[in-house]
Amino acid sequence: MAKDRKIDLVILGLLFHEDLTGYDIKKRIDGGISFFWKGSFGSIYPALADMEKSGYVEKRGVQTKGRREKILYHITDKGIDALKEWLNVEQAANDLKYETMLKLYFGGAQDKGTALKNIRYFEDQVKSDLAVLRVYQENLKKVMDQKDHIYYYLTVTFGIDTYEAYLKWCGRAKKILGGMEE
Amino acid sequence: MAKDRKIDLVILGLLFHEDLTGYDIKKRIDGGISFFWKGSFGSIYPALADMEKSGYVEKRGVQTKGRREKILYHITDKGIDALKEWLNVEQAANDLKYETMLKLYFGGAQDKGTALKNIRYFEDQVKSDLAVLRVYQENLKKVMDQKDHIYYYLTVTFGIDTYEAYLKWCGRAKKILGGMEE
DNA sequence: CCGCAGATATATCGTTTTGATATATCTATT
DNA sequence: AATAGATATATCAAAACGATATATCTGCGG
Repeated sequence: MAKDRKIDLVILGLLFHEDLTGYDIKKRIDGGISFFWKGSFGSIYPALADMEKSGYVEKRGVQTKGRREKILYHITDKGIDALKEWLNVEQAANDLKYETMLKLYFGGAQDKGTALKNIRYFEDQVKSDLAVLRVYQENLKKVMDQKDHIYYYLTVTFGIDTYEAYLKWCGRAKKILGGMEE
Repeated sequence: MAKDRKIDLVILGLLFHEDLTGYDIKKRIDGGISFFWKGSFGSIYPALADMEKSGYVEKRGVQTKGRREKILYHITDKGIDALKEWLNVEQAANDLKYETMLKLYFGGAQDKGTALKNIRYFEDQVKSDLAVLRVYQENLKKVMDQKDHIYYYLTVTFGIDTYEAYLKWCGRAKKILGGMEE
């Protein structure tokens, strides 16, 4: 792989299953993988253009039924090799940025109520995200026997497990802060 | 706050407790808050220069004992206001990027062994990070009565809780993948 | 006491990513 | 027929990363 862009691997991974437009790719990223990865048009389109030039993907059926242009991308053998190479490298950067924790850490600069408010906001966020994941999980149980779905199932389970741990922590944090004299 | 830079708030939050050099700030970020926030020199130094110009921080005691320059930064009232304003806003972006989950999600492109290898690598990472956090927690228990430490304690607890959830998931994921026919 | 490795300290640069915006077409609804 | 919302591509300024350059200070072994 020439460049050191993570978005390239995300795109290749998605294209491995099916041909997609840039817009489709964005939808996939905002869908079932959004709780562990993000990506914007500003990185997707340039990456597609670059990878097309260097032969990792190719344009397929620039469909112009009617008038509107729509560019479907297809992964090449070179692209598949790059994807597999990345999967084989025993290394992974897991970058977490919890603004909630940052605010809590600096909590001493404000009153206890502010800290509690931020924890409650976090709790609400987590609860709604968790509800979405549980729906994914229910839908998956019906097709669990299909070979490829096991990997999707594992990531969804990961999300649910961590979100449940967050909620438990929220409960305890509220108790500790609540039972603390100002 | 003029610009929309998160690093500004991190710096202000750290400077609220004590005057620091850019290098000190980097050390603090790499220390007890590294598991929920990151920051590089490439963002710290430009942010300090900007914030000094706009009056959020000021240079203190450009110590030149001997010869070597060392710039200590001090938070101003304007800086404290900006920090408190941020803490009061009921909003927080928690951005998670787990390359491990990404690889697992695309696992269908490779064999089961590769997926297992990546889970084991993740497990090792988590175990060593968890050990560090437990040491932090032990040290904190001794000073838990001190008012400001409660916030630090809560963030450390959050890290431990989530890492423990990760480990439980790793165990189950290995079982599920292990008991799966290729 | 000299050498030298490693920590301290500031700073910059190219690359990647974000988040917002612009533009235009297609589709379903009222 | 109007129009709101989804589809689709693309670009740009701003933010952050990660690597590198430079230089000094400190402690340790030979």
